[in-house]
Amino acid sequence: MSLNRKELERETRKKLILASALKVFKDLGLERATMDEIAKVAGFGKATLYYYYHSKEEIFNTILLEGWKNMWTSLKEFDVAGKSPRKAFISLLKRIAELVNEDRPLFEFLFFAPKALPAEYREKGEWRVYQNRLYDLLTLMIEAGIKEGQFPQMDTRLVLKAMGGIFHGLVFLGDDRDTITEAEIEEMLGTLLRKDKQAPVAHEK
Amino acid sequence: MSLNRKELERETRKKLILASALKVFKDLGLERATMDEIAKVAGFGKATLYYYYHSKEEIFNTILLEGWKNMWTSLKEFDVAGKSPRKAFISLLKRIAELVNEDRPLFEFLFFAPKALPAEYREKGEWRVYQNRLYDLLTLMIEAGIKEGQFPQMDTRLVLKAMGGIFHGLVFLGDDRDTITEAEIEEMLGTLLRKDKQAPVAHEK
DNA sequence: CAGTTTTTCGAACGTGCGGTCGAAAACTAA
DNA sequence: TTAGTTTTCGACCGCACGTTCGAAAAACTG
Repeated sequence: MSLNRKELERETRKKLILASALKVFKDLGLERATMDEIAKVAGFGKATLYYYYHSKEEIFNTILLEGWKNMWTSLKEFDVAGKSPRKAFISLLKRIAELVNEDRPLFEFLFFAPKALPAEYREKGEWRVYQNRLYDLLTLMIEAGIKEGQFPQMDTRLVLKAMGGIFHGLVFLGDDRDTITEAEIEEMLGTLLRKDKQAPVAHEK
Repeated sequence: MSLNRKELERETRKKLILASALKVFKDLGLERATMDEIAKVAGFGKATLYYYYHSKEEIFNTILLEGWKNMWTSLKEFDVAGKSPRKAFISLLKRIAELVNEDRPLFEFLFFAPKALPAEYREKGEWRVYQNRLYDLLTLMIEAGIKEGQFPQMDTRLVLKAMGGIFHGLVFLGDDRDTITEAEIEEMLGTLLRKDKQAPVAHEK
């Protein structure tokens, strides 16, 4: 798909609008973000936005879709070949953390915005496809890891929830917006996921 | 503070309004919740709501404040005397999970609604006082636990973030709204928090 | 340059919603 | 019953904000 100059410029402007919208969403919250404000940040008149997107909702959806799609794309190509499930899992999470640290506002939006949506709406978004693929991938890794005794021996679903939670907590929680280093993530996951040398409980008295 | 019948009825009506508002917030999301809808659910005319609360915001704040205050009250009286930091910590989290399971919509609101707020606003709420007390309490427990070698030896802040995350993940994450049992929480925390040199806590029956 | 297409935006429209007002209805006390 | 008080709400107001329109400006083309 090759684009001539004009199409390229149009794409650039569309991207600019998305970036501005993201900034406004982030600063004001979804609720208070207005098209006027987005336009102002982008340096356009409000009406011009509608030359590029049908509606505010389309802008919102596009950010989510592109975001999740890109995340998925960049992760699925991530090389885990030859790694143990455990190593693969940890390095994948580290990779995600890297991505997050590269564009924190975007990823906060990707992770949190959906929760602010009405439930019925949350189901429909195209972006869900990519989110689900990511979750499925993680689930597979965890299942493999449990089977090989590299993760705590418990219900996959529980492990996934907990891992998701830990990750979420590490990367996003806290008022301080200090970024967590890769080393810290490594340490945390490494410690918490320490593999069972034997079946838990069994040998101890 | 004794109330006569009228004052009591007034209190009851105020509570009814809060409960209705919570329901609407939950169903429609903060954004789409309207005073008209809240009034309808409560069985009042919209104007009547303003006889009990100054504004929509006051209703919102009251729910958060009462919620966090009650949570704190019910937790601070929770008996941890004589327990090791580790046991105290785990039983406190279990207690919180119990509370959550008793009134899921309320606690989802307490935990998630603040994130949907504009940052500058988030700082101001009175409810923050109680949230902070809870976090401080947890931090103290974790610090003590680390010192006594009952938790992984790492930065307190990291452990708190991770624990918060795990808890968050366990209790809230996932589309399925199935409640997590106490036993599962016990298992998860017990396994992940396993002390360095020793076996996981024995599961009580 | 004129003629055509693409891009921009000021101004206006419609409406949804928070909040108000005044008066009716319901309740109380005598 | 009446006079006073509390509670309720229909109707209205103002405005913020998403969206549209028409036409001006800018960018191309030959």
